[in-house]
Amino acid sequence: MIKLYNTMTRRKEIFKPREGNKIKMFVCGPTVYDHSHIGHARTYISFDVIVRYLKYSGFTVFYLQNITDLDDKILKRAEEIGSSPLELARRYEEKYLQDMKVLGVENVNFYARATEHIPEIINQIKILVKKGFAYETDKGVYFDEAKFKEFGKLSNRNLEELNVHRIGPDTSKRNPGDFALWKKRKIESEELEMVWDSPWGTGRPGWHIEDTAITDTYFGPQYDIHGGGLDLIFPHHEAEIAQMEAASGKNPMVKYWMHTGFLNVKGEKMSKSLGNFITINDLLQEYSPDVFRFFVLSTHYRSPIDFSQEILHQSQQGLQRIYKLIETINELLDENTAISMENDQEYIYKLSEVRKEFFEAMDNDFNTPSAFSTIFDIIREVNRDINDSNISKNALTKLKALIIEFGIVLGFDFSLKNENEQELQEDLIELLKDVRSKLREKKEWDLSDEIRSRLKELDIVLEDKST
RNA sequence: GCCAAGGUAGCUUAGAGGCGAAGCGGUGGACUGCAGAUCCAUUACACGGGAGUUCAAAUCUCUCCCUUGGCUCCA
Repeated sequence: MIKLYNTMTRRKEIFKPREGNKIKMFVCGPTVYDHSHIGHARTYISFDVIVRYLKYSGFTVFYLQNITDLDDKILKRAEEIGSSPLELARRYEEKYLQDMKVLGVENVNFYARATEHIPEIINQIKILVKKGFAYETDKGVYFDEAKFKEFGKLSNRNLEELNVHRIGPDTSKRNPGDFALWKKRKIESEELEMVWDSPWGTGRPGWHIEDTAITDTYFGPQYDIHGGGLDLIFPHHEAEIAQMEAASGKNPMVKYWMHTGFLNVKGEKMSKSLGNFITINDLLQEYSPDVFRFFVLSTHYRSPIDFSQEILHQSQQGLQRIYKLIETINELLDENTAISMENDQEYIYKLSEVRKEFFEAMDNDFNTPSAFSTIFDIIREVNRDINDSNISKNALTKLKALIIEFGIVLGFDFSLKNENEQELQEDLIELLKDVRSKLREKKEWDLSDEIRSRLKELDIVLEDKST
């Protein structure tokens, strides 16, 4: 039984899809005008694991994500660098998809581009106008917040509050907080790209409408999970609720709202002006994707997470512990080591307990830190028994399988398969190791140490066994 | 000002009324020709301050202090 925290009710709820075991899930995708940063990575890795676990738990998940490829930021950026907006958008979309692939985010079933859903967007706006929730001005078409009584229910705000702190409100709007559904083209300044014809003249959609048009297209007016970063709660998700529920007359649009916490850099929000903006590219120069994934999953998805070199290093060390154990097990299974079978039955039972704890942690709002905690608990125990030669090969095999299984759920490959391209390199290392062991037989320590230290310069670490 | 999320051992994080955690790091030891990994011990009678509820509070209530974020685009 999975419990998840619903931002709408501000509490954990028992998860039950609207229909059977089918889940319709939508997560807000990026605006493709620049490289994706590690904050994006945090969010999408979190949802990747959530989807992995939902699937693992027997649900069928359709995971939909939008790509915002029409937006003021894209136009601005395109102008700056003298590129076509659409080309720019496609370029960064491709980059985003590459980044996600490298990070092991691979569960999105469909990426829906905003520009490919213009008719659906126009149609939704038409409905809102017809039902009296939207009105046209000479600047565009706006959603009338005052008409939607429940506006603010997700972010826990009311209209008075929302209207207080807006400086210099646009007087052509009925309420200061009314947001654009359709922006009319400003004749002089704008390019001809990224404008479309509509009943309200040429122009382009507002920010919020693409998501509801897309979800309505593929899911209908009601679906199970909507996710995104914490910063999207207001105004973006609030606006989505207003649009969709007003248009369809059905409530609620979404059964469960899930939001990921921020990634900060040294306690501060990441921003270009502070100079602490780190792209996924930058990150991968120094750390492998799985170290970053481990770093992300070491904190609960809703908590803020602080990024620094030191913490990444800690993550690297922690993750190594898991890989080391698998490596040790592989060696033990390969060798003709005599290991005791005494507590075999006890182990089988123990492993089933570990599995249970792992799933309890994940069931509890996808508590990955707690899940890792159970993994480390068993690792410590097993290491002790390996040291004491008090474990059977059967138990080791089962343990290895279990950890690999956990890895699949969390998005790691703990199986350490030999890649073809690595084979030669590995053979060469074997050769050096052989030579070195002969030197060691002859107690040629200087030379054997030199081999070890020079391999270390190449990031290849040899660890001698005590025999 | 309003709304949110937080303050748990040196660092990073779980937990959410009673049996007190995990990782990283430090120190000492076992094992090693050395190093590393691993194990053991220790750092560690940890839960921001103060009141209250309770047989029992990191956990609930109140209050105060501090941090971060949102209220304009943002994952």
